[in-house]
Amino acid sequence: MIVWFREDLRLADNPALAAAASKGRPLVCLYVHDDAAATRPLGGASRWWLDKSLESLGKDIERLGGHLTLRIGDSAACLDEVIAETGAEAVFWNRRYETSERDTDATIKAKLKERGIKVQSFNARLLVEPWVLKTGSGGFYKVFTPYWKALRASYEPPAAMPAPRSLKGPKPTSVPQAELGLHPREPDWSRSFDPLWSPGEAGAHQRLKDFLAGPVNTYPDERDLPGKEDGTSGLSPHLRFGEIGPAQVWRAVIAAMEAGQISEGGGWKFLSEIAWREFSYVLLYHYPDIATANYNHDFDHMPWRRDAAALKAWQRGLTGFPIVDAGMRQLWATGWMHNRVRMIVASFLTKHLLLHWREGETWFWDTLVDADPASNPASWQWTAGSGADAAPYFRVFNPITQGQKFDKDGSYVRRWCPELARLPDKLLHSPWAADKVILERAGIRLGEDYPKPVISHEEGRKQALDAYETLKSQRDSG
DNA sequence: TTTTGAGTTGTTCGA
DNA sequence: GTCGAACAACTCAAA
Repeated sequence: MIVWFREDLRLADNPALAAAASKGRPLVCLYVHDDAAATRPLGGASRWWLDKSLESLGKDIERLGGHLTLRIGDSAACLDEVIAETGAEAVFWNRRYETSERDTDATIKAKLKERGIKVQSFNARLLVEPWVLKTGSGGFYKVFTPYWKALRASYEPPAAMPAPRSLKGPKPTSVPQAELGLHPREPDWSRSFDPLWSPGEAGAHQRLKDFLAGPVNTYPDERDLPGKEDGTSGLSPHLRFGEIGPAQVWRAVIAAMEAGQISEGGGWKFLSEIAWREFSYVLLYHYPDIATANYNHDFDHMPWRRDAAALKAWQRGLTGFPIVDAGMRQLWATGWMHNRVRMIVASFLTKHLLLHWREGETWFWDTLVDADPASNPASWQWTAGSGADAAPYFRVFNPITQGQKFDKDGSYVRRWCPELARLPDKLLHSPWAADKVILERAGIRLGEDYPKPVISHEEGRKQALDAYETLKSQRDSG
């Protein structure tokens, strides 16, 4: 029988794999690289991660006597070939939730069943699948807090499923992994990623373990400090590729709380963030266009600007606002950005620069190792104000005070914008406010070593509020 | 059916 | 420095 791996690159707590292994029949572990059928082909950083993750999964499978079979092309055709080659009589997989992927899977399931091939699908990706929790009136939740309450009150994780003891099976023809073309070439920008991440199941569990060994206790406060290493779990890319499942995280956190090893406040706060990921999947499932269309259609009238130069300055971390630039440079160099800073840079793009949230979403999709089909668009829309349960329009982050509040000692900005390192703390987040003598002493020629602000905060804020004002009058007039 | 309270992460202004 | 109010109006969810 065939286990078709997709976004569930793990051996433990993998329901499809566990079900297949329980039959005691020879197993084929298959991964199909099918870019053409994807709702969105993976971005560059995600492809790098996937490459490493597949490598890790392949080794893990080999350790249990099996092989990871790789194929490229149409999923249905690849499955057919592997079925023909091995005589497999059943296919198991874990469910996906994006439109195209759902269609692909439904079609394949129907066709295989017609031919007498057994197909079974499972939930490996979510605590609760998007169609399960409903409001009193039968709809899906559109506000996080009641959703979280309902989830917390009803969720019981299923029993843990250990990895199979053996994965022996036939070895169908497989393409070399390099042919998937996932690793960046010429230039290989990923070298700076290597020391930072450990893609794969073992790396995922190590992250969780390290996080629960201490940082989780201060998570409610320190998760907001981007300069703090280990203030957050760093699990997002591991969850993205299913190297660890949210049910495993849930069990581990609850167990640690019950054993008194971690604080209740930290544990529940962390689980509520896991629930945000779930909530995003609810939105994606019930609103499949979430990555391209405004969830709140009032925003269809938003007077977004087009400004290639401003977009580029934002992407490269050259806006002249240190906290914004530090975030964008961290993203470029590491494939990840701290959550607090994601909000700041997203607010800056959509409000100060008045550029469409899709521009930012697309950039994140390409550059984040954790770019998630649900969380990424849902969060961008949340920040822009067009999303479900979104921030109110007048909430325009002030990049200066945000910097002063959350990067008080300047460690984050100094790390990613070293040209500003010698500025005193007080002026680090607003270098344009420094006088000539201070700039000179810090070795900065504004406009040369570090850019002047692309727009002043006051002007940007006013521009955003005015734009929202036109939105409101549009709505009122029909 | 109607009503009521509430809604992740903020900023600014004036006392 | 600190504090509370205003910043809109609407939709959601549950009573």
